[in-house]
Amino acid sequence: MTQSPANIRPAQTIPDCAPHPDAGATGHGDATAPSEAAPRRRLPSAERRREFITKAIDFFAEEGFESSTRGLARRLGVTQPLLYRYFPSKEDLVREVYDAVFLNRWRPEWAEIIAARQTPLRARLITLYTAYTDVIFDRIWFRIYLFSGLRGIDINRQYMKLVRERMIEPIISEALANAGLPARPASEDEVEFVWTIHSGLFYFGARSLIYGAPITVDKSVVIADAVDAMMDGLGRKFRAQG
Amino acid sequence: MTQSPANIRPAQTIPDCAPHPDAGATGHGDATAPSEAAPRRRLPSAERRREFITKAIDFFAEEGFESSTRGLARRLGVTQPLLYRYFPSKEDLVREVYDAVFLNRWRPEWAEIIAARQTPLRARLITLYTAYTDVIFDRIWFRIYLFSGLRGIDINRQYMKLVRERMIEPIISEALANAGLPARPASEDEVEFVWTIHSGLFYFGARSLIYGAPITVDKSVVIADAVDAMMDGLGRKFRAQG
DNA sequence: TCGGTTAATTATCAGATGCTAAACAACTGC
DNA sequence: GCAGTTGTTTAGCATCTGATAATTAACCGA
Repeated sequence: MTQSPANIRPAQTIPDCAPHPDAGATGHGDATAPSEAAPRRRLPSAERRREFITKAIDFFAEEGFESSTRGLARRLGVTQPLLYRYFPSKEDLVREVYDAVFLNRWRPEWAEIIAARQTPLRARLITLYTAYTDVIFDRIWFRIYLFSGLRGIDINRQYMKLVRERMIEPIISEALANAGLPARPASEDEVEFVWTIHSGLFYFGARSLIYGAPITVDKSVVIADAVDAMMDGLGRKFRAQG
Repeated sequence: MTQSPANIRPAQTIPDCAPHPDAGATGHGDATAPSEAAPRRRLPSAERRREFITKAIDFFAEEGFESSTRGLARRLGVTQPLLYRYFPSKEDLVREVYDAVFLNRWRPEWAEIIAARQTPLRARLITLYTAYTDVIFDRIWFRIYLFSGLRGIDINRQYMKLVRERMIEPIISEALANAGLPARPASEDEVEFVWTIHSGLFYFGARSLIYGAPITVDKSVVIADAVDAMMDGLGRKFRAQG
């Protein structure tokens, strides 16, 4: 059913690969060759694999996940079929990129910062968001995050769940304790309010790193103002609810 | 220099187009034909053009700008070459999509809402953000915005400039007046603070429309809390600066 | 109703894309 | 130094892609 009306196939196609890259003057303009006269580098399998993932992160972050494996191979300085020795398909490579970016960057100590009650809450929140933004305010991170979100990848939802459970909700717990109120689960609108401020900071990074907005204000000032707004807002909501 | 090493070209390629679509049982599985047995519809040029742009917005919003013109044509129920009768290139079509989404959705009356001093500032801000989010909390809008941002299109910067000049800065002016302070240009960190809250609301929409977060809190509650935080935060900053 | 205008289709091109199979070559153990 | 292993390249297929030239057919006015 899905077959083409004609089974005739091209008698000859233009070669996909470059000749062996040790001729001085090539100038063939091929898209797959490891750039000009590169000697064949032979690496241990595990090491090569790691290198592929690391550089694939940068590549896909800049070019988007629709970009070609040939482009990636060129950037890696290897031929394109080599990628398929390490990853069964492009989609598998992409999945490994997601994992490397999201899961490996989460720092368990962020939870400890929030819970350290010997420090005043405001200082804790400032420390937390300073540490957090030190990690995620990174062009690569943002681009992978946004690309994967648009692709509808589930990893974004997983990541947001992580943020909610390990940051948003603990912050509300601490704010309750700070206000001398008994512990209880956060209400949905408290969660949304903290999300709003949190996202405001997120987007502060995106504005500068993705959209290239000319930002002159120091990150520390923006964080301090956001934390103040977060604490005041939660305090107001606690009072309103009684 | 960029030419391929071989000038040999395929003797025959598989046809790109479907046969005339009035045969009952086609089943050829072609990618370009206006779907099954569609009669040739002949529209006035201007009308067809408008239809193309409108549907291209939906298409690119879902599939991304890397998607094929053939896919778009299929969705439109026309053949792919017809697109090129209306737009010189895919990139030209894409540019028209940007304009339609961003420039045509801006409402001049938003500025009037902010400036209407007979109404209390808090109420004005709530009205403003209700009206604003009524327009931009739209899956298509968000996706086009994020896709174009990742593509590095200048239109995002233009849009952010619009937001800053017509929303952020006017809000600060009104907050100054509201606090009984003399008019003056907004400082950069006041601007960043209002941006933070504004972006928090933006991201509230994105979380639900792009990332499919299960949100139970009503938009009006989130807006009210954000506006309170914005006013309190600005008040605090005014006091701090003296 | 007939002929001109032009919207729309058909048939292609030339290059890019994901992926595979076979050949090659660098390293290892003997 | 030789053979086996395995990392890497060459060559290629089938399909998809943006874009063009030639052809067909729907509509309008005379």
